[in-house]
Amino acid sequence: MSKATIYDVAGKARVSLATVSRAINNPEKVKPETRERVLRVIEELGYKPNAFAKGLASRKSTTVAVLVPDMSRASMAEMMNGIADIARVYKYSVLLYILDNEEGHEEDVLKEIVAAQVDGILYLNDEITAKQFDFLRTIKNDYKIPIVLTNTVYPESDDIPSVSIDYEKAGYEITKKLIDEGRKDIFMVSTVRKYMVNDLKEAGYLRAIEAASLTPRIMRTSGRIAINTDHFNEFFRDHKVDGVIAVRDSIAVSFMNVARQNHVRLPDDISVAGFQNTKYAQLARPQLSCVDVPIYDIGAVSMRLLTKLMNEESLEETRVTLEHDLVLRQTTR
Amino acid sequence: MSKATIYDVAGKARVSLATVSRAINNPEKVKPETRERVLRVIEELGYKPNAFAKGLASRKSTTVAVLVPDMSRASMAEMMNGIADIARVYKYSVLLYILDNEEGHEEDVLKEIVAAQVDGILYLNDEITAKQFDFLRTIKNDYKIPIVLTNTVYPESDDIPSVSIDYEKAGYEITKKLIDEGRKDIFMVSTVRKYMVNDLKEAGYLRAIEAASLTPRIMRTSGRIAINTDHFNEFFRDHKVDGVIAVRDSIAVSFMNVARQNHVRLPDDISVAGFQNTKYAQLARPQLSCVDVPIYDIGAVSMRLLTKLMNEESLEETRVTLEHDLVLRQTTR
DNA sequence: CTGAAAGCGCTTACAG
DNA sequence: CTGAAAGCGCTTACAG
Repeated sequence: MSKATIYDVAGKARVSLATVSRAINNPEKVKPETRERVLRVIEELGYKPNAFAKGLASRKSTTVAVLVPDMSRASMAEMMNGIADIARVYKYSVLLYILDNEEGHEEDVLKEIVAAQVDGILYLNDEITAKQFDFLRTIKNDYKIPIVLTNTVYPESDDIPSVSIDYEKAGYEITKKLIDEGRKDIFMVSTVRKYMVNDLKEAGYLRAIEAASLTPRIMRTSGRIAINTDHFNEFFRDHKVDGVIAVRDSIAVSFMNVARQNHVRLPDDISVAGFQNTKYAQLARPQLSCVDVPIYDIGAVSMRLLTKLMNEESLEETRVTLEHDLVLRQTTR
Repeated sequence: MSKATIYDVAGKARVSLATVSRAINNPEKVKPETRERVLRVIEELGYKPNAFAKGLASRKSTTVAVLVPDMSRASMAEMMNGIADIARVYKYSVLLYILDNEEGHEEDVLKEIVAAQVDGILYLNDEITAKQFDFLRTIKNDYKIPIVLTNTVYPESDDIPSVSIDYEKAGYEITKKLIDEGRKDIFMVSTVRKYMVNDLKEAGYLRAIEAASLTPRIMRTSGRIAINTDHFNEFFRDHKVDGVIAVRDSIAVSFMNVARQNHVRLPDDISVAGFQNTKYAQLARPQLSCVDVPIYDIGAVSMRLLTKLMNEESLEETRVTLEHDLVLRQTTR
């Protein structure tokens, strides 16, 4: 555990530094005896290659950048777990960038990422706009840095791979479930802010509603409890409703709380469903029905896909769609 | 936005590369006119210093490593937000390392961190053992890498700074609150796994219980809902209880759910309180009383403190204790 | 205030 | 299979 350099190892193992480098990076190019001698010295000295020198000389960093908007959303943390687990297996380090909402910040971050010479980028921002997408594309094309969209998709593009579930289908299915229960006035509670995946959930909802000749009703609110509670209270004064699908579990639970305060019985009067199957859904009473999204897997598969891209392996598919489930608990019947 | 190097800038600005370097890093050492000319060229060329070359030459990385056990704990994500915000202000990049539970993994990670030549380390693992602490100390002393313990403390040491709240006091206060309500059979529900901060909460609980000449009762369970639900159900068969303090909000909510299923009224029959003031506490019905822990601030202050350490500024205090609050809602009376 | 030059610790053709 | 040497793109004493 001293600050040994490659020279120290070379000296002690009586070889040149080129051989030490090969013993580490291309072991098959070194005679077994030599290799073992070198490796033993490395062990003895606790030698670890200096990451900067390595990066500078090889133009590879074995580092990936992960771009996240606001870590506190439940899905982000769980995706990070999946990403980190796979990154560890393939020996990549993870540089974390949390975006703030300032205009232009994302562009700065991306420039920084280019300067850091990461080998790949995982893009977890599902609020992506056309402008941002173009910028991503520039980075991919001009700098040849592979990018994977994690838990988001961008409509008219197959040149940047993505890993997600079929949110449109999931939105359709959960809506269909409520329709099959006989619900007529089904609202989708989405967010004020525009997220790619929520657009898809809405699209699926609309498809189901229209197929059943019902009236589509989309309400937009905030993810913040204090704000959406007020919205929901107002809502009950003015609307007839017997079904609600919220784009996030926590919003669904928040709605349930207001509903019950307004003397609505669940699921007798209203069915409620959410998305994700977080702890919120399990801890709520009644327990929340929802679409189960394999968030950990989305993170893990994205990272795995990125490793393939970084190794220039060919991909079978550029849009990976994982399976989802409907978890029906106590807020649907 | 091309891959300009410092040579390109120097050439176009008609100065040497040393001057370009100074214009960026020590602007006061460059004549204003020259500086501006250089800066303009930098802008024109979209030049960004290569992070590896810079790191190699300067032996500084402007990167900090953050060590986290399991990102999915609610507190971790929120601390990351605080850390990232301050890191951005001081222009540090964040390397994220999520520990797995394998024996020896943490040591590997720390070696990797040393190799990556980070300028500082934020240690968010509150399951720290004596052995791990010694290892941290080695890193600090042998490699001179500053370390800050974030939201955890280690008992007999002031040589590694920490940022936290006074968990012992918080544990005392919330227990005292239940005692003042007239509760006699107060349980602390802690975790099977040993976390530094939970030990402190327990210590505070014990101090209050003993001061009131009550019998201390500590129960240990899992953070996983499926497991602790079984525990709690069993618990109700065998115990008399009129107060419960859980070390995490989610555990408190899980307990509440089981309690109500066992026809216990809250807060008439039992008072319940948690720790952290997460969304779980706000979304639960009845709304959970708890200790409010300023998690974001703990992250932010840690990062700020680390920047001071990295700049070799002197510290006023080596143990920073932030203020906490008691948030009394509907599960206490 | 500015430049020439050494050096940071690696990788990788190129020879042999 | 192994070594000598150039080079990656910066920083930083040292001179001037």
